[in-house]
Amino acid sequence: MDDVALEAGVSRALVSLVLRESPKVSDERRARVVAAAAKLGYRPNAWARGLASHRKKTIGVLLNELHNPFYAEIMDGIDAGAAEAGYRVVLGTAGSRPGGEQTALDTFLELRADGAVLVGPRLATAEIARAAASMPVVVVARGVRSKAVDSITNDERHGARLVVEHLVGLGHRAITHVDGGSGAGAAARRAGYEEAMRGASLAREIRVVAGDYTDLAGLAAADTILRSRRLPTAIFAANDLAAAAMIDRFETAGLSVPADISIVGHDNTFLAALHHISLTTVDQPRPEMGRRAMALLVERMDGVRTTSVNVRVTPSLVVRSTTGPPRPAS
Amino acid sequence: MDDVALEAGVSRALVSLVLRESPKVSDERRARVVAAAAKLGYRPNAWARGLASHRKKTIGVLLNELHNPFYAEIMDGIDAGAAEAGYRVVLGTAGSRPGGEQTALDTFLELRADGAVLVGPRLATAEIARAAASMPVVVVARGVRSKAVDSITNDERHGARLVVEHLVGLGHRAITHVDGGSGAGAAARRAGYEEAMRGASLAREIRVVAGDYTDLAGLAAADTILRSRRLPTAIFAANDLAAAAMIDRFETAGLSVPADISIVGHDNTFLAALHHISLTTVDQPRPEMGRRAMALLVERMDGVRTTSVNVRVTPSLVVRSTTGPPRPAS
DNA sequence: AAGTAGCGTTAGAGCGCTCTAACGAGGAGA
DNA sequence: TCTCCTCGTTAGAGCGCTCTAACGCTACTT
Repeated sequence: MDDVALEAGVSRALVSLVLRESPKVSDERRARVVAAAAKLGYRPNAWARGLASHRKKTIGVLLNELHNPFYAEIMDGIDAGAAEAGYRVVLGTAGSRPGGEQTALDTFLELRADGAVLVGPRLATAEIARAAASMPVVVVARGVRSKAVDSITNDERHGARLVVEHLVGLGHRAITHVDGGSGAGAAARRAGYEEAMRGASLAREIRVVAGDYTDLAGLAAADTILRSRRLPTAIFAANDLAAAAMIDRFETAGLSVPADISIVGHDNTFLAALHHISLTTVDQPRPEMGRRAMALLVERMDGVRTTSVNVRVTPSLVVRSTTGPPRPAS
Repeated sequence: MDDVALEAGVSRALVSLVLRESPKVSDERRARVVAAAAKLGYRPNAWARGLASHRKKTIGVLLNELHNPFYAEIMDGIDAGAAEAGYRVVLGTAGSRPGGEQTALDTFLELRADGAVLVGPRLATAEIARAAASMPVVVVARGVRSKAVDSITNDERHGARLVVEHLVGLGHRAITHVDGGSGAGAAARRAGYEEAMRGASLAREIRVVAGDYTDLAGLAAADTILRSRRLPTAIFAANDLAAAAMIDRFETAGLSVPADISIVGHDNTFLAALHHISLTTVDQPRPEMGRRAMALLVERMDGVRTTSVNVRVTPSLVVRSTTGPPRPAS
């Protein structure tokens, strides 16, 4: 920086002002400084700047797992939001290391990050609250009861209701839910299903088959359903993977989808969009969740808001080819 | 830090030594300092440390796109390697921003990152080489002709050879390749196929149908093949997605896989592993690619090596249920 | 003419660490 | 006993910036 100042024939402080795009520098000097910096190939040192200014322009993002597309897409949104707001992203993941999440959080604290986004953290709420004492924290895809922390969650009940209403609208009554066991959001999804069924005066048709978020669970559930006394006319599966497996099993058993049985998935993964699956499914706006998380964080970092906010993102139904009216009773 | 020194009754320099885990501190004083730091909830300031020590313990990772599971899994490996070696990861992506990759690279340079990993960069080689003048750089999933840069690529030819040899071993001769057009690695994959066919004395059976990495391309290619004079007994598709689409189309046309036609995919994505697809496919060791990238970077950062290395990772064949012996000529 | 305001510019004191060189206290060797 | 080492400890000068307060200058007022 001294070199640039020398080259431009001004003081170091003036160079600093130019680099910070201060308005109170004359155009002539600004040009001289810019030219000198370019000539010398000067690049400001982010560490010195961070130390001196306390403005780090850095946020930490803790990701549960990266290879899970669900989280990766949320990350995508966070990343876009961060780039837009001019923040660097320091990534932390737990991997399979024990205490990995805590380590990542500690890193953020040592970095004096301007804020942190925790995506699907498994950390104890107390730990999160402790971190939130040092910097703004937004939690995504998990509700956190703490007034120091903002959160973004998906409205699982609403999604389930959309599914049931769609199927009821097509004329279905015997709608079975294959649930996601103890997976994230599964309980709320199941509750939403039951609530919606009651809302449609179909309380007596409520049927839940145990499952989880795998294709094997889907196969097992399909078998269970095939063996049952009376076949449902529609199924709301825990997720797309299970739904795809079920379609496969039903078609093997000689049933036609959706003529004999309608199937709805959940998550609108790339699988659902595949041409030869073309699954009706519930979409969670993942990139948007990431973007909104960043937006909340920016509000906090700018000090615009100090009260906690819990955003509930609204999922939507994507109707494709696996749902249709039930076969008229013969 | 001064507070900790005061609390422990030692000098600030000694506190610094303890925090850096220097061996030349007596156990008694070390304990005192540790206790004092814990009592005061002291956390070292990474920015000050980075500025003073020039050891940043930070690497930049530029990711082409995060929502592509292929890159996400590589990232997974990088992240694991970085955590192990004690480096923080600053993530940069281009998003859809023009010049986004360059911006990310500039950020790494301003951060004086200890090194950078570029995953599938679209940047010009010259730009990469320029960055490599300031810090060690490893490029993943793209070959780079520069002796200042290390790279990790997949041995596409080897993968193609494995496929052809597997099929030939089953008794196939008429093996068609549906290629990936101008996609990453497609040219090498196609060349590998042709080479392997010639190696098996099947030069006259070489047939390449144009495609790309989408399911629609798979459908189109399947149609092209179905209309052809003589049906191949086996197909090597550009990737799993195209392969899955082709299976669907062939079965719709009344063909049975693998009895009538064997199909091999590429990438061993989660799709291939799906129970009802169970696709024979070529696996690229993605997390390993990430890990090795980190390993190469660490070597450079430690100054252990100054000559450039180009690692070619070896793919493997995952045999599942879509390949079998051809139907005996009737 | 002197005073005042406003502007661009600058000196210099930090920011919170690291690290070199110097220091003092014991113990070994002469 | 004195010197020389070794070892744990410390003083203090940076690291490369930011930022406050002060500065000199021109322009305007009275």
